[in-house]
Amino acid sequence: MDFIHPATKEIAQNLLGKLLVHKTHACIYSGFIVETEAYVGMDDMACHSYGGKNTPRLQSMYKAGGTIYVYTMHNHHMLNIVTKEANNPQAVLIRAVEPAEGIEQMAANRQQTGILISNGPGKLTKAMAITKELDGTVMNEGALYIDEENSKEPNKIITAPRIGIPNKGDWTIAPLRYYVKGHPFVSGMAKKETLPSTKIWKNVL
DNA sequence: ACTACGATCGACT
DNA sequence: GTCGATCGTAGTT
Repeated sequence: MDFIHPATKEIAQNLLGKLLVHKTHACIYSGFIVETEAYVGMDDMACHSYGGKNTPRLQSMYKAGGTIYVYTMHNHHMLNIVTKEANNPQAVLIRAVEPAEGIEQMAANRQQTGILISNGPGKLTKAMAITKELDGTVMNEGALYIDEENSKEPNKIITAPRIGIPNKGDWTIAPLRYYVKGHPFVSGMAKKETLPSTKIWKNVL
């Protein structure tokens, strides 16, 4: 995948359906990305790098596209993939995945089953054992990578405002959240809105 | 050293 | 739907 040349919001949509893999000494974890958000840099009031802000925590945001940015809040880890060239601090937040490999270990990591394993940004990092150790490393060059060979393609992508961005004017309502229509692992998805897998992915029987 | 504030989650009404 | 827990980060003294 190209994490540098397309617009960040295009990269966020391209990531939907991709198989995210985390290889650890104990276990291989993988899951299909079903929900993302774009954070589009210095002009974006919701972005950590708004106004060119730079702190030790934010170092990874200023590196080249493909760098992994992990930060913590409320004792949860958040996984982002940096986009664009160095010193153009934009990123895509991975908000939910559908578990593929290592499901039993993910359930154990989370002490939960079913959609509760990974239907939120803090949940999927705990399920897949993603920590700040990965911060600053590069996608596809280390333990975390995208397996394009085994990825899927969404039938329809829904666009919506980002979650948890109050009082940021136009940036609160900016349509920069993307998810796979009808997928049960999307955060906050109502059960009655979910669809069978044949209608969620292309070329899935 | 002290204070304010979350890109959340889970429990509860 | 609302609400509280709880702590790392950063800005200020």
